[in-house]
Amino acid sequence: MTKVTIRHVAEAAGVAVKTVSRVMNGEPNVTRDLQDRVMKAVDQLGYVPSMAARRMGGRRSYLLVALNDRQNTINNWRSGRGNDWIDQMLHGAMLTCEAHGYRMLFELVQAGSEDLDRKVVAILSALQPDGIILTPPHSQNLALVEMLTRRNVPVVRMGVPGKGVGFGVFMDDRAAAAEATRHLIDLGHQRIGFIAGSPRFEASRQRLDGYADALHQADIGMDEALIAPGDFTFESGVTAAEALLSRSDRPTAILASNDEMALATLHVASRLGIRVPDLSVISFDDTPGVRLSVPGLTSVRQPISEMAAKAAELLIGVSRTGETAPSDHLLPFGLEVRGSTTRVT
Amino acid sequence: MTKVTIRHVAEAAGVAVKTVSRVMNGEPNVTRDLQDRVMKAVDQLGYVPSMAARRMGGRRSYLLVALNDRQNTINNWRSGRGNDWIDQMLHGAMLTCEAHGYRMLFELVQAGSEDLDRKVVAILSALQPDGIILTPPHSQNLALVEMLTRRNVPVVRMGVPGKGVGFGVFMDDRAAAAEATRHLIDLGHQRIGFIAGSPRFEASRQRLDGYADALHQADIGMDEALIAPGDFTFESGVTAAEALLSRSDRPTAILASNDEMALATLHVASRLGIRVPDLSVISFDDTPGVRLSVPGLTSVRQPISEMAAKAAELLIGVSRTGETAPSDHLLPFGLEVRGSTTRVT
DNA sequence: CCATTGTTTGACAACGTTGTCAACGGTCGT
DNA sequence: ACGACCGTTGACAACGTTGTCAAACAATGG
Repeated sequence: MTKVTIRHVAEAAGVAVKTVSRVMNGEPNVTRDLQDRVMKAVDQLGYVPSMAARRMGGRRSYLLVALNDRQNTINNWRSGRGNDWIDQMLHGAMLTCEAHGYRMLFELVQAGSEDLDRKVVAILSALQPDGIILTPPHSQNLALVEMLTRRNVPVVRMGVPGKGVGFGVFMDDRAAAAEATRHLIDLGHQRIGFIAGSPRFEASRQRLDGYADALHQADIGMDEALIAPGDFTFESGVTAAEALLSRSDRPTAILASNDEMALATLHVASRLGIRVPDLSVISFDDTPGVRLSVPGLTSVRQPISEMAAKAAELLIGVSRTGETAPSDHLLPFGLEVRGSTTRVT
Repeated sequence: MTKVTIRHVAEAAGVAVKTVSRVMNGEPNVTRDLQDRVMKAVDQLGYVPSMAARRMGGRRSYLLVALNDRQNTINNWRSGRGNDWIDQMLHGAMLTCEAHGYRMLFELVQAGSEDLDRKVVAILSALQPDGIILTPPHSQNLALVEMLTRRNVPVVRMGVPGKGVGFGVFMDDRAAAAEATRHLIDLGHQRIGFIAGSPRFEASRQRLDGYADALHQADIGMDEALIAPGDFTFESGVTAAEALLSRSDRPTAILASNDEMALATLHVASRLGIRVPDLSVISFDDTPGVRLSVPGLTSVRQPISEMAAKAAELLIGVSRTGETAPSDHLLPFGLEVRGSTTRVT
C-alpha cells in the first residue's frame, strides 16, 4: 500500500538497483534470467518508476510540452470559447506517449505577449521537457523556435513546414484548398466565392493560392469580386457572406477559409432565403460542430491527432536515441463531404 | 545560458541554499533584507525551481492530474470526436495553477476498462500528483474515489455532489432543467417534449426531475407520451425527435438533455418542414457549436471552467496548508438564450 | 543579570532514479 | 595457456530541492 521504489524491487528480485533500472529501460546486456526475475518482482509489487526521480537521476524527463494559444487560432469558436486542438492532440499523442512512458502537458501562452520568451524559459526551467510542440500561431514564431533550438530543446512545429528549423508536421493547405475547389467545380459550379482568412496565418495565403490554382486549372477566370476578406471570426464571415450573396451575379458556391465563417455563410444564406441546392458551402478544419449543422457542412479535415502523434514520435525518438529525423513531415488531409455541397441545379 | 540552480542564486545572494528555498516558498521567518537580496538574485538569474527536484526533496509535486474519459461523456460530439471539457478545464484552472506554481496534466482513461484501477495507480506512482480531478463518468465511480482517498490523494469530483467522499464541484442539474422548462412556459408553451439522456449518468435523472418540477409547479399535466428516451448521441436524438414531432398533437417546444440531441431535433424539424416559430428547442451543455447553428440554440451552460478553477483551488489549498474545506461546492449555471426559443404563436 | 523563549540562519541528510566506472567471469585468438 | 576483449553485474556518486535539526542571536520576564 505504501510507495514502491526501485529498491524494493531490487531486494525482491535479489539484484542490484541498477539492474532493475536497466530492465525497466530496456537496456541491453542483461541476462534472460535476471530480466525475468526483475519483471516478476515488478509485476508483483506493481512498481512504476517516479517521473520526478527519473528526471533527477538521468537526462530525460519523459515529458513533452505542447504550447498552445487559446486566443489566436484559426478554428476557435465564436467569442474565444472552445478550441478543438488540445483535445485532439492529447488523444492523438496518447498511444505514442503511453508506449514509451511519456506524458504530454499543455501550456497556454498568448502569442502576442511581450514576455513570451520569459514565460517559455520559465516553463523549460520548471518542467525541463524532452521536447516541445508548438501549435499555430506559435509554430510560425521563428525567433521562438530558434531560442528553443539554442537551448537544445527539440521542437516540433505543427501546421507549418519545418524548413530545417526544428521539425515541421503539417498538411498541404494549398493542395487542400485546390481539392476543395475542384470538388465544387466537379459538381458543376462555375462562380465560386472565397472567404479569406486572417493574413496573420500562413495558411490563409496557402488556401487562397490553392483556390486560385484550381480555378486556373479548370480555365475558370478569377473574379476578384468573388474574394471577400475575413479574419476567421463568425462576424467577419457574416460580413463577407453578405457582400458575396447580395450581388446580382452571386456565386453558386462559396469556399470559406474556416468552419466558423462557413457557418456564418449558411446563416446569412438562410436569412436571405437561399437554400442549399442553390448555394453550396465548403470550408476548412472540420471542427466538431460542423457535422451537426443543418445541412452538415462539407469541410477539409486537418489531421490534428495524426500530426500530434507524429510530433510525439519525433520528439521521443530524438530523446531516446539522439538520432535526428528528416525535418519535414507532410500528412494527408481529408475532404469530408456532407450535405452542404450539392450538384448545381 | 546554462541551467540555473538554487545554488547559483544562493551564491549570488550570499546566503544559504535553504534560505533561497524559504524565500521561494514564502515561508515565514526571513528578514526583509535577505528576502530582497534573494529576490534580486532570482530575478537577475532568471531562476525557476525544477518541479522534479521539488517533488524529490519535499512532499509536494506541484502537479494536479485530471482524469478524463473521452468516450463516455454527456456532451461529446458525434462519432466520438471532440470533447469540450479538457480545453475548458485547462483554461479555467490556468490562473489558479499559475499563481501557485502548479501544473495540470490530463490523463485519458476509459471508464469501462477492467484494469482501470491498475492504470490509475500507475498514474499515481509515476506522477505523484498533489490531487486528482475526476470528470464524469469517473466522478461517479465511488470505488475509484475511495481507492484514491485510501491512498491519501485529495480528490475533486466534477459534476456531482461530493457527499463527504472527496470534494464535489457541480451545478444543480435539476434546478437548471426546471429553469429551462420554465423559460419555455414563460414563452407560452404548454405542450413541452423532453428527450432524456442515458441513465448511465446521474445528471440524466436530475434533468428529467427538474423538467417534471417545472411542469408541476405551473400546473401543467405531465404527458408521458412527450418524454422520449435518448442516449446523448445525435442518432438517438433523431429517433426521439421523429417520435415526438410526428404525433398529431406534437409539442410546441422540446427540451433535449444535451446539445447534440437538440441539434438532431432541429435537423428533424427542418426535414419535416417545421420551422422555429412553430417549435422551440432548448438544451443542455452549451457546447461551442450551438451558437453557430441556424438558429442559435438556447442552452444551459455548465460552468466547466469555473468548476475546474474551484477544483484546482481546493486541491492546492489542501496541498499547501493541509486544511480541509467543505465537501460540496455548488456553482451557478447559466441559461444562454438564443434564437431557438421563441414565444408561442 | 540570568534564564527562558523565540526568531533567523545554515549545515546536512534524504528523496528515487540514472550515469559512471570498476570488478568479475567467460570466450576467443594466438 | 595466456592476454585481450566483451558481456554482465553492482557499488557509488550525482541530480536539485526540501525537511530536520542545531547554532547563533535577540527579546522577554523574573
